[in-house]
Amino acid sequence: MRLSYSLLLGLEVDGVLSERQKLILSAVVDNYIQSAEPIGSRSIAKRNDIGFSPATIRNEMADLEEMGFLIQPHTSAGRIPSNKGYRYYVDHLINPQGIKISKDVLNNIRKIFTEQFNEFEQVIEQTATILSEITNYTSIILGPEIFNTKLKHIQIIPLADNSIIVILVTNTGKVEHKTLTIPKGVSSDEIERLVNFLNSKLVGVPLYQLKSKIKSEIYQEFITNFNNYERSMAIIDQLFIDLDQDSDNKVYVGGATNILNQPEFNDLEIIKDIFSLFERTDEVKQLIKPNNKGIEVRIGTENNLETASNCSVITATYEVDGESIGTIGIFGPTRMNYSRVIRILEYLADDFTQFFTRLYK
Amino acid sequence: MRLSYSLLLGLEVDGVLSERQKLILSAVVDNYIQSAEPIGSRSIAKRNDIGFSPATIRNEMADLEEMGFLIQPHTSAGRIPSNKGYRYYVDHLINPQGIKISKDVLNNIRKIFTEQFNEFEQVIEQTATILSEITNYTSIILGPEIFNTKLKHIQIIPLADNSIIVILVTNTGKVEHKTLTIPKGVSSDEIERLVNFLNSKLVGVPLYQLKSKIKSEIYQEFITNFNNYERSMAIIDQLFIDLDQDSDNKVYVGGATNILNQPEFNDLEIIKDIFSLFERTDEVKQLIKPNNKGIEVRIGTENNLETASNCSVITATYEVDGESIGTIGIFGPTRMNYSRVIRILEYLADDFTQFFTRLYK
DNA sequence: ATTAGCACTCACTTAGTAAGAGTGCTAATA
DNA sequence: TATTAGCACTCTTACTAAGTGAGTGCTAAT
Repeated sequence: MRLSYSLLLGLEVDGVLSERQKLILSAVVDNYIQSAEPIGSRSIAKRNDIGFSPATIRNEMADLEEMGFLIQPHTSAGRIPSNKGYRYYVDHLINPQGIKISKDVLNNIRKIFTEQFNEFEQVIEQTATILSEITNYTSIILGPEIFNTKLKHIQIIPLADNSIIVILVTNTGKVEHKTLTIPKGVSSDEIERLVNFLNSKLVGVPLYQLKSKIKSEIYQEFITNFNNYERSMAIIDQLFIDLDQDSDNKVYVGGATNILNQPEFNDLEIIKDIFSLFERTDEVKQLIKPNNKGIEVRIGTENNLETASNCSVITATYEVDGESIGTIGIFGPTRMNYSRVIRILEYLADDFTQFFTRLYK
Repeated sequence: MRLSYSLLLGLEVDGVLSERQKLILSAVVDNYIQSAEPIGSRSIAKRNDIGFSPATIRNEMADLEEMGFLIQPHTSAGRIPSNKGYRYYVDHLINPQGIKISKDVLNNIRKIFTEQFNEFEQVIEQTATILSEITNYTSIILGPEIFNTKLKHIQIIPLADNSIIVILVTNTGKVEHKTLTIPKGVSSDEIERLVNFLNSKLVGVPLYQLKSKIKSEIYQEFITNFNNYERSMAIIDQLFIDLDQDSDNKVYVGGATNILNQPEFNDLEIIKDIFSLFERTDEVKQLIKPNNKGIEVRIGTENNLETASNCSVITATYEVDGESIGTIGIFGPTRMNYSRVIRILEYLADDFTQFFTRLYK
């Protein structure tokens, strides 16, 4: 009776597969990514780069299943990759750098950055759209992070008797504007003095530090400089009240409907779950927030999100001065074309880094 | 042999139905709106406000079908309203003013406007969300129209050596900002002079007139006032290039996933069509752009949009000084709770009008 | 004018059957 | 010993047939 080769050889250590097993795992994943159908031994044997009979492949597949890399949906079906299988595939079997991205696609990407108007929100929106078009998955982009964003300027424009528009400009080119209602009896002179004071004190401070800085350093000086300081403090509190929440870096989702073209999502309940996930911005942020700089791949349950348990997320960070300031992500089924998406995100993150660096300098 | 009552009586004129026919049509529509199932004569007869036997009702229904108000999905099914039936129902059989909106719902609406921060984009976003929640349909809101928006102020903030942020503030409180790259060799002095000049000339001009005004009046004075006028003109052209397109009044969509809860949209192809429609902003705008002030109901094919041919759109305009400046809309199946939605939109449009009027004055 | 009665239609459900893809095991082979 | 051919077995999918039930239209009675 035949025993599992790898068990016999003591090779069941995670991550160590024979060359033939790698070849077969790779074939299964490649094929499944392309067809979305379970693949059987005969089909694999037909691939010209494999010189074994279906029977041999069946044996190896049984082993790979035993080790948890493959799954059999039902007895008489072929095999599909498990999450562990995808993980191994991504970690050991692909080489994104070897992927050729077509000229057309590259041109599409470049086009984004050569537009006359470089308002960065437009750039991000357009990127979200184009990225979803060239990948056929859903793109999710996290705007420049407040964490690395510093206040550059405060500006005030009176709008009417008792309301003003306050404009906060940051070093990344982001412009925040709010309409404030001011208490009766506050003169425009007083407002102007206040703004000048704030400008002199707060320019250059990272947004997320603004409130603590105000509390620790500004209030004191305030009391000595402004006779009616309580009123002014109320205005300031209004001004910065929701600035340090990271609800501030916007999420841009593009091509959500691409999900609908994936055969694994032809179930209405699943669709409902995913689309309503997209409407819950906070969860989307959690989903694509990376742990480190560079490319990151989270497969299925690694997303820690029930709804996305058979989805994968690939993210790339973009940077200014070596500091990651935002994330570009792709959301799709675990059955995703990992190498191509990784390659495209590498390109794009690079372009984003250049773009924001140019904007910043 | 029995002939159609209305034909016998010469009453087949559009819009003229006997009281009993109205009662039955009304019953069919009401019931279908609630259940999404075709309704038969027996069920209608059971309703306590109708004192006729199923047979009589069957006869009337056959007449209503002949006249095009009802449809029979197949021989042995009950009847459902046709688009013409819905139209008659909306025009003659409902009385939205009589609808009571629950305190909870009203409070939800009021809450939107009592938030501290009245930045209007936030207000609209929140409205889109809440409106979709209280109606269980999809809400589409068209932001204040550029058409009635005038330039209030131009402001410049230098961002880096060769780029500036230009901020355009409008009378509705809208703030447009763009990052511009300026040609080498243009001094900040020159920019400032330019801005002062533009401010003195263009404040108060409706945005959609900006370009023509520049062409007709400004360029001339320009040539006399600025020695290097060609360069300045290039900057101005950059500045206003996409302002007069109405791509400018943003569309806000809320609760798109509510579509998925409607039984008539349990087909993946339809879902795909509708969601990708939502991603095509321009078409969405077309869809909810009203022809007149006030409430407007477009049923099914009246939308002139294949994809939305079994959807209805109800819109309400909001105004400042009697001028309509934007639209609040509800998108749902033709089988929509018209009276309730109309009532809610009336409330909301009123609040919007008040809100923007307050902002404007 | 209205209604009871009845034959008829048609979608929907359930059960049963046949086809096909793929497997695992055994025995033969290099 | 590693590989492969052969074969019985499993399980999904597609298809067909029969049965059910809701609702109709027509006829005849009230």
